[in-house]
Amino acid sequence: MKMKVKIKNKKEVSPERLSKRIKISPKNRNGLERLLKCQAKRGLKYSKKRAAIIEYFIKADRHYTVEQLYNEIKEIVPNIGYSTIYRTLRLLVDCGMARTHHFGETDTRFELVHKEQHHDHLVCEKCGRIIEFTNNGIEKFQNAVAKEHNFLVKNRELQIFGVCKRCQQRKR
Amino acid sequence: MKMKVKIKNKKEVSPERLSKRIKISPKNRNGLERLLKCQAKRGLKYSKKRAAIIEYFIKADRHYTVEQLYNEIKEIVPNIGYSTIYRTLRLLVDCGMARTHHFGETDTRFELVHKEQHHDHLVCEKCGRIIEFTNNGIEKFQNAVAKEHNFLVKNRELQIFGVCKRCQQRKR
DNA sequence: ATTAATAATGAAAATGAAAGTCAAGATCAA
DNA sequence: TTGATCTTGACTTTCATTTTCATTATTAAT
Repeated sequence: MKMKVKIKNKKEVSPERLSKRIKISPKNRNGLERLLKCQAKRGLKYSKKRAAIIEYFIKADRHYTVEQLYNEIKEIVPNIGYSTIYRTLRLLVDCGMARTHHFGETDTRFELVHKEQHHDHLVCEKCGRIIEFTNNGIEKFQNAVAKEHNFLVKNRELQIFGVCKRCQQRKR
Repeated sequence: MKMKVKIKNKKEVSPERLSKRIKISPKNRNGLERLLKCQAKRGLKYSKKRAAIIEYFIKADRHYTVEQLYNEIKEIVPNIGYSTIYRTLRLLVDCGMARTHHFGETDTRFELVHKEQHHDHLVCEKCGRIIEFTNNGIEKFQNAVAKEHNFLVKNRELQIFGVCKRCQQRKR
């Protein structure tokens, strides 16, 4: 008779092995570690397609919609399904390797998490370009407001909408 | 034979008449004016249900999802349809009497526009409360960032997520 | 290398919010 | 009161996202 083995005692997948398979630049190493831990904890297996998506997403380092990423990935990995993109991005978000935004659009945008500091976004309403910026001034401001309201800050999201330099130049 | 009358030459609906029907506090008078102009421009007619929704929305002055507003309105106006809520809120947004937000949720939230100054939001992740605040400091900051990037600012949206005073007090 | 267990995949169906359609009812100027 | 036209609720449609499921791939243990 067989014992039912519960999902609890999963063995950790060797990080060395997987990091050999997913080619990642050093600066994303810690992100990858998190991913591997996350995979191990859930008993996920390695998969070529997932690895390809993750590699691509990390290298491109842009603010992708699922559709955009799908269109670019399918050139590299034929037969890739829409759901796999969705699933992989969700995995990255759950592992803390990605983050979502809604820049006034209907589609969700996914952004790689690899910077130490918090950053915010300038969103061009003409061309859709997204420019990241950091500014320490806002921290002070934010803390002042929070204090005033006895509010415990966990996170913030600031978008500045407008017209980027390039779109201003090429008038109309 | 009949001439096709184009939507162009609509007569303006008398504001006095309509403002008698939609009961509004003085501070929302200018919002209402805008709505009436908007109605007139589009040749919209008066309707009890729309008026009821608008009155309710203005009086409550909260950040409603369509679902919330629907649930509350249907107690007052039986038989009200979901679509009517959607349509009315869209009308308010088009007229500039309301504004939408996405506070990290899937549902859109609608907020009454009646304050002169731009304001931002503290969003409590425990109870969902939304606290408005204004702070002039951020303007300077915003303008500095924009200048740095030669970015023409049209609008901004800042949310600070965390735990509100009340939720901090009633621990766990 | 083979196998047995189980995760990953793509296609298709399901879901959920938001928008559109339409026949019946309401409003308005004349 | 009337005729033109707007509004409504119920229904359908759309679109992004999630789930389902039968098939394929990966893994650890043989």
